Amino acid sequence: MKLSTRARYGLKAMVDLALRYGGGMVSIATLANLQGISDAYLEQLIAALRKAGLVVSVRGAQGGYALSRPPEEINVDEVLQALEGSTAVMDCVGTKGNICDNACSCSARPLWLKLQNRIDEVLRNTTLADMAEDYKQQCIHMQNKQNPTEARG
Amino acid sequence: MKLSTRARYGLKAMVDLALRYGGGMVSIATLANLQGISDAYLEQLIAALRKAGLVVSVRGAQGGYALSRPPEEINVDEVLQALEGSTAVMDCVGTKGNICDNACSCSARPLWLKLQNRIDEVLRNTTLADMAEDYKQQCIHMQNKQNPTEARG
DNA sequence: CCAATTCCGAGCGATTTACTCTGTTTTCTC
DNA sequence: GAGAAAACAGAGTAAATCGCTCGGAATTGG
Repeated sequence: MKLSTRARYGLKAMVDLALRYGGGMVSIATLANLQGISDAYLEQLIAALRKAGLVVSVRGAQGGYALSRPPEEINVDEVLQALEGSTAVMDCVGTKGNICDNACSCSARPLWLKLQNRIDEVLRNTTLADMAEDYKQQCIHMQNKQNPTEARG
Repeated sequence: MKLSTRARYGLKAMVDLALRYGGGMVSIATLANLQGISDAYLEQLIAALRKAGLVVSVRGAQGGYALSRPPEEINVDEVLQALEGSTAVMDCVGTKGNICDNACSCSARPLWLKLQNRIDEVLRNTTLADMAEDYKQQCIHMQNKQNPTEARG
C-alpha cells in the first residue's frame, strides 16, 4: 500500500519545478539540494519524468529542467504513474487492464475497484498547481508562527 | 501503492469465513483449498488475523477458525491493518501518527492526507458482510449466464 | 493412543528498493 | 577552441521485503 521514496522525492521535485515555472531551467543540483538527496539519485527520477513527457530538458552549461506544461495541466496521477509505473492497488484494476482469470468470481474485486476509483479521483483531480498553492499557503502560516493568535485555527 | 498477496489471500479467506459464519469451525486446509494456496502459507496469514483478534481458533481434531465477531462488525481496514501492518500510503499519515521532522513544510503532505482519508473511508465503510453479499450476488449473475438476456446490464 | 489440527519459528530464493559509480555527450562561456 | 557545466546512460550493489516452505511442538476429539 505504501508509496515508494521514488514517488515521494519525484513528486516533490515536480512541485519545486511548479513553483519555479516560467523562470527558466532548473538544474538537478538545485532540485537535489532542496530535498537533501544526491544528484545522482534524483537524476534517475527526473529521467523517468522526462521519458513520460512531463518535463523538458536542456543539456550543457546553464541547462536544466522545466515542466513541459503549466502546473495546472499536470496532475498527480500522471506523475506517480511515471515514477511508479502504476498507481494500481491491484494489478487487476490497473490502467493496463490486466484482468485476472477468475475476476468475475473474485470476492475482493468489487472492493479493489471502489478503492481504485477513490484513489484515482484524488490523484487525477489534484494538479501540481494545487500542491504548489497549498505549499505557499503553508509558508505564510509558518511565518505567522511568531504571532500565534493569527496562525492557528 | 500495490497491496501484497498477503492482503489479497488473507482478506479473501476472511470473506470465506464470513460466508460460513455461524456454521462452526473451518480448517486451514479447507480455506487454503478454496483459494488454491498451500496450507502452510495461509496458516501464517490467519495467525496474524488471530493475533489481531479478528478470528478465534480451536485446536486439535475438528478444530479450526471462525470470525470472532459477526461479519457486519468487521471492516476491511481492520483486516488489512492486521495483514499488512498498516494501510498508510506514507508513514507520516499512518494511524501510528509517525510524524516526519519537516511535516509542516512538506509540499506533499496535504495530498497524502487527502488520499489517506479517501482510502480509509472506503476501507472502514466496507465490512466483510458487504463483501460476502456482493459475492453472493455475483454468483447469481454467473448462474444466469446460460440465460444472457437476464444476466447483463 | 492416534489422528487431526492449530501453533511457532526458522529459513530461503527471488525480487524490489534505494541508492552509488563511472563514463559519455552536449552546450554555454570565455 | 578549451574548459567547465550540465544532462544522459547504464551498470552495479547492499539491504530490505516478499512469497513461500519446512520441521516440529502442542492440543484435542474419537
